[in-house]
Amino acid sequence: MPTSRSYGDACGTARALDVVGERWALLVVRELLLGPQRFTDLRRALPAASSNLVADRLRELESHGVIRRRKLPPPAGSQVYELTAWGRDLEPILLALGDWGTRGPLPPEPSSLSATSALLNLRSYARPAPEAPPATCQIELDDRAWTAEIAAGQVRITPAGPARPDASLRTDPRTLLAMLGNPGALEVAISDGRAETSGDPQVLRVLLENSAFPTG
Amino acid sequence: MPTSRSYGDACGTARALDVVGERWALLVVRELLLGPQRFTDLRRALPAASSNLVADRLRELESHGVIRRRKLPPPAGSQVYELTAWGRDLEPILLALGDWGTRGPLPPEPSSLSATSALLNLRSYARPAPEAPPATCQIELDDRAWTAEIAAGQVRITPAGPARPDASLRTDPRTLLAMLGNPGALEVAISDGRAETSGDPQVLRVLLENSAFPTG
DNA sequence: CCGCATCCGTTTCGATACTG
DNA sequence: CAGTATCGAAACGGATGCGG
Repeated sequence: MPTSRSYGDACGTARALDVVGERWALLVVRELLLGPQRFTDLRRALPAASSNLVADRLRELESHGVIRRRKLPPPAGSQVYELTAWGRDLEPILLALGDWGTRGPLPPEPSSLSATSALLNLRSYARPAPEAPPATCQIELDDRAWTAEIAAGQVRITPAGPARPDASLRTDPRTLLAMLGNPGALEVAISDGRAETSGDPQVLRVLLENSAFPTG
Repeated sequence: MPTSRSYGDACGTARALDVVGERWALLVVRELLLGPQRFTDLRRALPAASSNLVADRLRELESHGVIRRRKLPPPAGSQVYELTAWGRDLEPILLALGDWGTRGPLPPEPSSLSATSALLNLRSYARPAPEAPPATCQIELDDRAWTAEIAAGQVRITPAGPARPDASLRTDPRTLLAMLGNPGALEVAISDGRAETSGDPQVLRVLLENSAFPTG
């Protein structure tokens, strides 16, 4: 049964927290920032959240107008969840909250790293040379594939792999994050077996070098 | 006993939510945005939160480095809670979240409005004429007093009333909010008995007119 | 397999009462 | 004033079930 607990405060902050303040709600929104996702994708992205929790949060977020349930056109036929325009407005807030969290004096505990989180950081902090030619790269993390399009010094990330990428990279979220702003980490990861690549190596170099990722 | 539940995700957003994602945590932070507060002040500002909850959240926020407990110098002798530098970094995020919440399609339920919230909105959206002379105004809401300093088109708000304000306004949070960008609402509120003023009426007019508060 | 719903033990919340 | 103690209610988290 979905949560219906309110702070009873007309303040905008309290009303926002009535909508996205429940446990896991903002992480569900984060998972949808890169594009629509199916229920099972969300469960795999948030393995620590139980299935009923995810179902409850999706219902609440939908009823509050943050996300929307959509039926994919045949032959896919399956259902996906996607952000509404209002839900997408949370993106800068979530990114700011993420930056705030990484600046904190918390001990860097050993824990997992979500693929979406790594990709959001890649998109935020990658600084591909603006003069580099546009390119398309497939990134596989946690057995799921995304497309990174490099153009005009920007990176766009969308779900699902492209038909014919210029380059391809398979690794884990933490290793990907470690590569940001760390030229050479890619080669090390490949020789360690933590990463595999194919296609044009130069494309990956453009994507990963020159990042503005805050180190330490 | 304080909560010690983690999302187990190294993502910055998840780590931020480990710190300020518990129920009431962000509202406690919001109450401290305008300055240090005593335990009792926080309880009065958040009447729907039970005392043990407030105590738990303060302990957690302190142990995570968001707030700090400070002993006031004699003769006050009492204890106050204040934001650390890291905690103050949450201010733009909280303001953005508040804006997001007010933009939502939620029905405007009848509920209370926190004094801090009204004052944060006043500070954010007041557009006092830059050429107006600097002035100091006392604002009393919910039996507590704040100081609003008007200077150079900006408004600064601090706890506690000034010794000799140029003007004084006593009302309730919702009425104050309704006055923003609503010239004439002040007079109506006064004749309704929902507001009382003293001192230079022009100072209050400068403070409340020309606001950029989003209406509707 | 996907998309949940149900059951159940544990944790947290929220209200009231109480103490230094 | 500044919290702590207690307790019933609700939410969480994990396991399992079940129709499509």
